[in-house]
Amino acid sequence: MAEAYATLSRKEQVIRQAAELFKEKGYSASSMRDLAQKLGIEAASLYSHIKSKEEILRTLCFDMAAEFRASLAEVESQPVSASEKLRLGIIGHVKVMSKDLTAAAVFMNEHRHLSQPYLREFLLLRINYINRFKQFIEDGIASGDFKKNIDTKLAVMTLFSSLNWLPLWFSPESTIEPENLGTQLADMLINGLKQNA
Amino acid sequence: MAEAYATLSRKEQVIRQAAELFKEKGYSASSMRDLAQKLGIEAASLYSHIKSKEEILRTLCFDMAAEFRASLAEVESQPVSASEKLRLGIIGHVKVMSKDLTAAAVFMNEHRHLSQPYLREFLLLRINYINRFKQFIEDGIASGDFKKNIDTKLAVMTLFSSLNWLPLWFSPESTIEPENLGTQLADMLINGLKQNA
DNA sequence: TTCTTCCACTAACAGTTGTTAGTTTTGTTC
DNA sequence: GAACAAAACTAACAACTGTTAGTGGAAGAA
Repeated sequence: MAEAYATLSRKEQVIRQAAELFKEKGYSASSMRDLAQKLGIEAASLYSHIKSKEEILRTLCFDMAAEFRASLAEVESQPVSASEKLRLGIIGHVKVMSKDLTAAAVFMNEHRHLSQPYLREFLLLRINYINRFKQFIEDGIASGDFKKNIDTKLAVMTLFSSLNWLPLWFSPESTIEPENLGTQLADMLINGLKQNA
Repeated sequence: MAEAYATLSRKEQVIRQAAELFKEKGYSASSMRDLAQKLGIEAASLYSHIKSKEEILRTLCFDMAAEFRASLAEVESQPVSASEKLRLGIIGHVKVMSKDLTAAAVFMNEHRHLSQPYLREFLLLRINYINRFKQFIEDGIASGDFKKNIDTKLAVMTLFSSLNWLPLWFSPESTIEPENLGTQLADMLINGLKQNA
């Protein structure tokens, strides 16, 4: 099973296997001995590659965060309407998650086990990211693209709830491509299920 | 702090405090000594009231599940259109969660720590619940209420993602009432954000 | 008073946790 | 073959885990 990661450095292999373990059992319920077993080594041997269990979690969480930020920055730089930016932002978010669904699942579900000050830093990054999506929605309301009476906080939290659960149920064997998936998701959230009269 | 629950039996107090702890730190990261401390007693004393740590989780998860099922059954019995059933189902789901946001958070986030055969039973209940919502969407498409080209699996998972994250960010101090919240959420998912031309 | 129910206590268990120190094996490069 | 770095090993640590056994006190009913 480790052969699939043969080209990765040993440290990267450790982190990848840890991501799978954390996703499956949760960070706290995953022991270093579990992780070692997945790699076919002793628990103590892990410390030749990583400093601590939490360092793995930090790497996973902050690497994902950086990818999300880069994706959003690119969208913001484009000369399109707010509603189109929202659409592109959603597609970008889905694309980033699709590149590593396992890490994405850990990112969203296990970040709370970070200790301070990393947890605080992580949450600040996240609130910033969310607020920039919220801005798209507010701009879209101001321009008349979106309905006037929308509760923007509710809207943006609903949006992220949908996006963030995706890694938990979406299987990579699915035939649907990330781009297509993102497009459908964006359409659903922006246009709704209802047939336009 | 335990005074707020003064009218509850001691066992109910234990379960309530456990729910808060599990929500905050997660099931695995919560120790029985943590829980005992919240109640001002020793860890061993907890076992006068409960059989095991997992029994608490089971109680929380299956009690919530029963409430969700009851809510859905009522909706299904009503003589209304599929799209209206979907709307009422969403509102009902939000109402049930709002009655106990803490238990709802544990229900959605920590159920995976149930051991067999309880986990299997829980997942069966959940898939059944989800499929009944999926049926609303399929019926809505068949009747022409909803768009023809909807991916129903994607739609229903998006729906539940939105609903299930609610307990994590929605604060009970909010002025918005459950009924209103449910209505807004249903409107957003069914009609979308976009202004109808 | 005595009996019973509830609820707490102390003491201890066997197993698991993340991590360390120091050592040895393995594979590559000179 | 010597030297070197990478990566594994054994042994052990202190702390923490859920849980059991047995005990005692307090409140209400008989």
